[in-house]
Amino acid sequence: MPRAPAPPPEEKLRDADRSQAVILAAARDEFAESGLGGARMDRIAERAGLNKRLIYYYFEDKEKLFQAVLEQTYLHIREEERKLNLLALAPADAVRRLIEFTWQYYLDHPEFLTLLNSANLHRARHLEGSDRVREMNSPLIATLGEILERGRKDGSFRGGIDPVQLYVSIAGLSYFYLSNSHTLSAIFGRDLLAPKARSERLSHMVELVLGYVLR
Amino acid sequence: MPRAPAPPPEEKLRDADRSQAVILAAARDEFAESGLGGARMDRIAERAGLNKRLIYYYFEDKEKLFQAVLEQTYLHIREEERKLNLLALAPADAVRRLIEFTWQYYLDHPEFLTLLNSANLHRARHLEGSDRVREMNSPLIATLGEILERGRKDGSFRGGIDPVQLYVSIAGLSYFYLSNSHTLSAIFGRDLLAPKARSERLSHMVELVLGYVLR
Amino acid sequence: MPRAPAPPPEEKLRDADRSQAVILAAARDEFAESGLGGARMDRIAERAGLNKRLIYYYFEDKEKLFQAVLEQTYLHIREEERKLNLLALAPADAVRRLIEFTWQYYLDHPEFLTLLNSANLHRARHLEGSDRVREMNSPLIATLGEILERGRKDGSFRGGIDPVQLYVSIAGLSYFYLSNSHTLSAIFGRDLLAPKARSERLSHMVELVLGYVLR
Amino acid sequence: MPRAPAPPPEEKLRDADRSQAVILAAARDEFAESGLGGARMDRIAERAGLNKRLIYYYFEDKEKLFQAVLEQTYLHIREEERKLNLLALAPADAVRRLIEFTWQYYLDHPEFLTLLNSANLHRARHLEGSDRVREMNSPLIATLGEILERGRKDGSFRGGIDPVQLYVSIAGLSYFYLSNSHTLSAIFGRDLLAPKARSERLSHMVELVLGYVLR
DNA sequence: TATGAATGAGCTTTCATTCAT
DNA sequence: TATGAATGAAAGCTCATTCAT
Repeated sequence: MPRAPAPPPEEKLRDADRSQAVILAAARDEFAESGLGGARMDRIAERAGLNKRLIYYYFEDKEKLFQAVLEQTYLHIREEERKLNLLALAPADAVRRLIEFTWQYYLDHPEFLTLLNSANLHRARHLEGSDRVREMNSPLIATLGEILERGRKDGSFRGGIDPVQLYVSIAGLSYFYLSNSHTLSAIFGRDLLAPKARSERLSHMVELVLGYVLR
Repeated sequence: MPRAPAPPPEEKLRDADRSQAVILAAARDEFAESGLGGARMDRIAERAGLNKRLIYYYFEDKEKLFQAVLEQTYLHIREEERKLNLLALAPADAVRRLIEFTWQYYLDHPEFLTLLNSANLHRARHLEGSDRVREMNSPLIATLGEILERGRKDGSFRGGIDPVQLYVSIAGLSYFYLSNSHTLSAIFGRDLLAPKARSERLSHMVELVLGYVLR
Repeated sequence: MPRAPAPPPEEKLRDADRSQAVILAAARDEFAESGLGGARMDRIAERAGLNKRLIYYYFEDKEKLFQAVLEQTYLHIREEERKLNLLALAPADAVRRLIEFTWQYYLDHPEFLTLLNSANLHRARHLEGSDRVREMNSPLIATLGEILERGRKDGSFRGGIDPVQLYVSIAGLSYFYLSNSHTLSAIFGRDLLAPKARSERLSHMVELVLGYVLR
Repeated sequence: MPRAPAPPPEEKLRDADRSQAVILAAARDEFAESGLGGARMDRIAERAGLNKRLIYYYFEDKEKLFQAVLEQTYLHIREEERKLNLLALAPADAVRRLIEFTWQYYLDHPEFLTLLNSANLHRARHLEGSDRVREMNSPLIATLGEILERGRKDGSFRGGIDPVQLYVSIAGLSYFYLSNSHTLSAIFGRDLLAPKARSERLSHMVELVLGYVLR
C-alpha cells in the first residue's frame, strides 16, 4: 500500500488532542469576533486549518462548541487568578492586586468580554447545568471572603462587605469600560484606550474600591 | 432615522410615521432579544404587524435599522436623565439619584443592555460618524461635572474626579451586574435578581460610590 | 379649497401626453441599458421623475411598456429612413446612402441595438399581432425593391436580388459589429470603436455590398 | 471555470467534475433561454438535478457562473472551427466553408446567439481580463489572414482585406438573420426559418462575400 | 482520524404590482 | 392626473449540518 506507516498510537492520540485544541482556539476567536449568532462554522474550520466535518465529529454542534469555548475561557481566568496567591498578601494589597489583575486580564483577553456578552445575550443557557463552571468559580469567592474577613479582623477594612458584591463591582468597573470602549469613545469623543486614559482608569478604580473597603 | 418625525397635523400620527415607529419598536425588541446577528427581519415584520418589504422601504437594510434603533435608544435614556433635574439637588443627593436612576432604568429596560452589547460586539461601527449621538450624550457629562464641582466647592466632595470616569463607573456597576446576571447567577449559584439581592446591590453601589466621592 | 385653479383643459391634456412621452423615454433608456429582465420599474419612474403608479396607469404593466417602447423605436428609425428620400438618388448612390445611414443611426442610437436584442431574446412576442409594426416596415422593403429594380433596368445592378435579403445583410453588417463591439474588442484585443476602426468598417461594408450588387 | 478539468483517473468522471459539467450545461441552457437577468438560479439547479447550494459551492455567484458558461461556449465554437482544417482547402473554398460552417453552427446552437447578446448587453464585462478568451480566438483570425494572403498570392482574391473585418462580416450576416429571425419574420410577414428561406439566405451570403473577395 | 461533496431550510433583499387618497 | 404607502411572491445567497469514503 502506498501510504506511509501510521504514526505510533501516542502520537496519533496527541494529534486528536491537538486538533481539538486547535478547533477550540479557532472557535474562541471566531465567537469573540462575531458573537454566537454571527460566528460561521466555515470560518472556524478555516481558522483551524481543519475540515468542517471534524468540528462536528468532536463537538457535535455549534451550541456545544460555544459551550466548550465558554468553559475553557472561565477555566483560564480562574486559573490565572489562583496563581495570584492573594492570600499571601496583606488584605489591602490583595484587593488592589485583584483589581489590577482583572483590568490587565480583560485588556489582554478582549475575547473574554465578548464571549461573556454572547453568553449573557443567550441568558447563560450554555452554562445551565454546568456544575463544572460553578466549581471553577466558587474558590475565587471563598478567597475574596477570606481576604475581607482578615481585613475586618485586623481593623483595616470595614465590616459587612459581601464578597460576591465586591467581586461583581471590581469586574464591572473594568468590564464596562473595556467592553463598551468603542461606544463610549464615540459618545464622549475621547479615546478611552489611549495609554494615559488607561492608567487613569486603573487609578480611578483602585481609589474607588479601596476608598470603600478601607475603614 | 431616515425621516425627522414631523409633528402630526391632526391628533393621530400619519400612517407613515406610525409605521416607522411601530417598526422601530419591533426591531428594538427583536435586536434586544437576539442580538444583531440573531435577529430576523421576518420576526421584526411579524412583531410590527407589517409587511417585511416595508421595513426595507423605510430603513434600507438590517444594519441601518439597527443603527436607527440604537440612536433612538440613546435618545430615550438621555431624555429620562435630563428629566431628573439633578442640578436642583444637593451634590451628594444628585450622585445618589443618578445611581438609583441608572439602576432602575437598566432594570426597566433590559433591552438597553443587550442593544449596547450588540453595538459593542460590532465595535460601535453603527455609531461612527453619528454626530447626533455625541450631541445627545455630552450634556450628561457636563451636568455631572457641574455636580462634582459644586460638591468640591462646598467642601463635601473630594477634588480631581473626572466626570467621565465617574459616569462610567456608575453605569458599569449596574450594567455588569444586570447584563451578566444570568451568567453570574449560574456561576455563584445564587439568584441575583431576587428582590432582596436587588436592594442589596443598590445599597452596595451607593455606599461604594459615595464612600469615594465624599471627602 | 386651498388648491390653485386647475390649468385649462388643453394644457392638462398636454401634461398627460408629456407624462407619457417622458415615461417612454425613461423606459427606453432603462430597457436599453439593462435589458427587459434587468430593467427596474422603480428606476424608470425615477428617470422619468414621475410616480411609479403613473406608469401602470398609462401602460398597464412592464411587458406592455416594453412593447410601446419597441414600437416607438421602430417608428423612429423608419421615419428617418423615409426622410432619406432614396428614390431621388441613382441606384448605387441609394444603396451606399442606406448603408451609411444604417451605420450612423446604430452609432447614434445604441439603445436601438439592445432593445432589438431584448426583443429577440423574448422571441419577438412583443411584436406578435402588432400590425402597426408590419405596416411601418413594409415601405422600406418596397423602396429597396424599387431601387434594385431600377438598377437592374439601367444595367448597373445584377438581377435576382431579394430586397429583404439585402436589407438584412446591410443591417447585419453594422449591427453585429456594433452590438458585439465590446465582446469583439475583448476577443480581438483591438478597439473597434476607435475613429479609424469605424471609418474602416464603413468602407469595408460599402465595398462588400456594392461589390455584390453592381454588375 | 474554477477548476481545471483533471483527466479522470477512471473511465468515469469524478463526481465533482461531473457535477460542475452538469451545472454548466444547465446554466448554459437557462441563460440562453432567459438571458442573464431573466435566468433563475433555482431553475438552473432544477435543470441540473442538483442542489442550488452546490452551484454557489462551485461557481461562487450568478455572474461568475455566467462567465464560466461564456468561456466554455467560445471554447466550443473555436474548437469546431479548428476542426474544419480550412488551410487544407483552396482559398475560395475555405471562405465558402467558413460561411457554411458559421451558418450551420448558429442554426444548431441558437444558445450561442443569445449568450453573446447577453454578454454584449452587459458590455462584455464578463470577458474583461479573460486572457483565455483572447487566446482562444486569435488562431481563427490568423488562419483567415493566411487564407486571404494565399488567395491574393495566387491571384484569385483582391488585396487589402482585413481578416477581422471579413470575419465580423461573415459572422454578422448569419448572426443578425438568425438572432433577429423572430423580429424580422414578424416585421416582414414571412417565415425566415422555413427551409427554402434558409437555403436562399445561405446562397445570398456566399454570393455576397465571394463576390467581394474574388478579384 | 480526516475530508470534499452535497443538501434543505431559511436568510436578507428585491420586484412588479396595487391600495387609498 | 398624480402620489406615497403597502404588499405577496420570489429572487440570490447563506447556513449549519450530513453523506460517502
